[in-house]
Amino acid sequence: MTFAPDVPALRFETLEEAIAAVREHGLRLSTPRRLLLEALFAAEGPVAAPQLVGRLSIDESSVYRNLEALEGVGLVRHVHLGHGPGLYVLAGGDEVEYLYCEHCEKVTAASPEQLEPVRESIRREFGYQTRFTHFAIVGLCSGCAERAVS
Amino acid sequence: MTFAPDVPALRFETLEEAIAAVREHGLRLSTPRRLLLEALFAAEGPVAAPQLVGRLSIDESSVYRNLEALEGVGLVRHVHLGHGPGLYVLAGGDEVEYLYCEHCEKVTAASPEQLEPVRESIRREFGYQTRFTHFAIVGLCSGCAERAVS
DNA sequence: GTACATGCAAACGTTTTGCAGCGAA
DNA sequence: TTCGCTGCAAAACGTTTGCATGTAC
Repeated sequence: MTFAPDVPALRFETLEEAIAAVREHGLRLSTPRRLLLEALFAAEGPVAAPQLVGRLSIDESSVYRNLEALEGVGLVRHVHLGHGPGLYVLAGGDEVEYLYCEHCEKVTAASPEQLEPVRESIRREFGYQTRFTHFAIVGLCSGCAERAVS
Repeated sequence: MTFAPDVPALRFETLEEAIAAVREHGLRLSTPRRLLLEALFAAEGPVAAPQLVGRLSIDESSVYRNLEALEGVGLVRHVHLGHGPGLYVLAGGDEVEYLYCEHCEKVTAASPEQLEPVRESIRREFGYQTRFTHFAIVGLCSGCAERAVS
């Protein structure tokens, strides 16, 4: 779960396509691996590994090793929102960047295009090249920001 | 080291002023507490708690409890750069926001004014109110970004 | 049959907690 | 004298590793 050297994105929509991709990359489709993929498809957003361990009678070591393996072939990505464990999510669709409200814990998904002005502003002022796919932008969402003023 | 409910900033420059502030806030100046403050003054940037433990014959529990206490009165702040433990830093000067290069691990300190365009761009597009004092902007610094292209 | 993947167990690094006793005020 | 702070010990938490066994291919 350390530095992810940016594996090329994979395209898939269904569990079947994901399973095919597993095989195409020379990985085996074990029962735990299939169950993990199913759980990731069932999840409606990024999930922490301990949660997956909790809902899936699979040993934790296998969960972590599988997440790593699937990330290694581009089927899975992981994000860091504020504090807490890394969160894992299927990688089949368009690239997603994240904003996270550290008060209400809302997760906002954004497209790279939406974030382009932000990226450009950072690049211009600091020369940094950013992508908020791996580390989210952390702050207060509009609702919480308003409430914080009062 | 969880959510820091934003203690008002304190102003100080010297160890003596910091010690005075400790007393003014009803905290006692124990030897470990003084040693910890000295170590923070000696550090040239944000330091991880385990490092402080390593260089200061103080029990780790006291280090963490002291960092929490000092943060509680506004003498210390902590930042999360990419992965890894939280980093602690004295809070006496102007507010500092951080950018972090996840490749060469360079830490770039920025002023709130420098980051205002970024903040504004995020606010306009997403309504999020951001401050990169607690969670850094993570990306590639200009040098590493150039090298990454080639 | 041969890797690769598994579960179990133990360890890791960071941080938190409980508790009896010390020491700053 | 008091109550805040200490060290020690143990545990929590997320994560990683070693190893013998099992199983997908």
